[in-house]
Amino acid sequence: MSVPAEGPRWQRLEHDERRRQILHVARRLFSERNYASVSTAEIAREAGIARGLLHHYFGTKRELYLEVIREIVRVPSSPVPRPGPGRGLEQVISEGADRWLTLLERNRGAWLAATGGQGPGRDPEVEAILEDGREGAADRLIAALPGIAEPAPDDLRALIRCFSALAEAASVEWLQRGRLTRAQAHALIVTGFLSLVQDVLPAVRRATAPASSR
Amino acid sequence: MSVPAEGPRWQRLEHDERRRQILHVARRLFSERNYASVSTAEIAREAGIARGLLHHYFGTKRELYLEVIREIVRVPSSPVPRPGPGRGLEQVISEGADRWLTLLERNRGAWLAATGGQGPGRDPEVEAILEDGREGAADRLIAALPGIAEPAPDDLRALIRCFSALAEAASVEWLQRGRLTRAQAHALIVTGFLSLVQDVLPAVRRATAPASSR
DNA sequence: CCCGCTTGTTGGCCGCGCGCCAACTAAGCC
DNA sequence: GGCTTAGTTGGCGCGCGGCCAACAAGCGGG
Repeated sequence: MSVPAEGPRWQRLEHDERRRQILHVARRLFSERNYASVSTAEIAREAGIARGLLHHYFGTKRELYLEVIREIVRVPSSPVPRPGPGRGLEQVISEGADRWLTLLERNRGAWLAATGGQGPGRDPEVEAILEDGREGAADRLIAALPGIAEPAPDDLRALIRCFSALAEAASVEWLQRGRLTRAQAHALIVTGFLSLVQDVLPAVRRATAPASSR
Repeated sequence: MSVPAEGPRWQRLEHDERRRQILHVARRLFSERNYASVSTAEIAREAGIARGLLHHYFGTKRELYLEVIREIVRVPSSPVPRPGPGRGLEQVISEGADRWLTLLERNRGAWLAATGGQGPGRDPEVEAILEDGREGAADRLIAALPGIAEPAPDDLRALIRCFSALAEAASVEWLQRGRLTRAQAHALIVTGFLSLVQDVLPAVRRATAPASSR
């Protein structure tokens, strides 16, 4: 009836290219809506492919989601500047906090989505991916600390992890709730870090051996 | 064949009683596993009722879940002891931290699930419920602070919120990762709070008016 | 004491979304 | 140009949640 319109009905892409395309669409959808309300059918439709192809590439909707999370987490990978032996610790942390806040300002949507635990949540795998990212950040922070033993003892790692939580909370207060200005969030992060390392860490170590002294 | 076993095939309960029973079972299941992997059929089976009854009482699986979250959040409503004008601030906070940690120890599963954002995630409603709980905790903490203006300025609320994040992170390090002992977590929370109020808060306020002084 | 009413409760129907697989075909190669 | 490879399609099956009409347990009036 109409023009025959010869030519292939669909295009055949390179494996990696198709994979990246699907991942791109999925990332966009998962960023604007939560896991449950995004269907594989919708992802396929938006990507212009059949639903079964998702399974071929990622096996499971869940697997696809994990891949998206990994991609998002991979982004903020340089919040801490060079160790800087010459500059003071405060200076280093201050610059690191600046970079961190700027990074968040740029990736606002993606970051809020990722840290908000948008997925099935409390899922060991999702948690592991996010934790990997945070542990990496902690490693980079610890590397900036002068005079710290290499193996990085558990209590220090835990403390840094608590600091990360503090910094994230301060960022949320700034970006989302608006109860802090950027300058205030910056001050909170910097002085918070210094207080944690100088005052809190010794107290934690004092609590290690002795039972509750009360 | 067997004894006729006369009598009703099922028991008819008071509205509130049945509701509490279902809620109890749901809370247990949602605490041990995440939202998606708990089916309404399983909840009904464990509660010894028909699946349709869930809908009668809660309308939706999601609604039931929200109710569970509300219940869980409502529990930790007295982590902070009396303001205690006689006792020192440190003493008050120390006792509060103790109660908090004991509470978590008991409700371990449920708390980890709730704070982990186990549900559909980044859901405005779930987030709102959890935030209400945290804001309430912040209010109670602020009430324990001596010499604080009543309206509780934004920067203080934000700081307390950051402290909550710190305390939660320390709790996770203790309960889940095992990188802190209970005594260490306790010390971290107490000295962390004191440092935040005494050192960090002034710094944040200093950052309010002037531009970045660096 | 029995009947009828209220309402807590049941069981099943329906649609949707995901996992999976066999057939199809676009693109490369001899 | 036919053969081979593997990217792609379309549909089947199942499980799960939303929903509803019928059923019955317990209570109160006659």
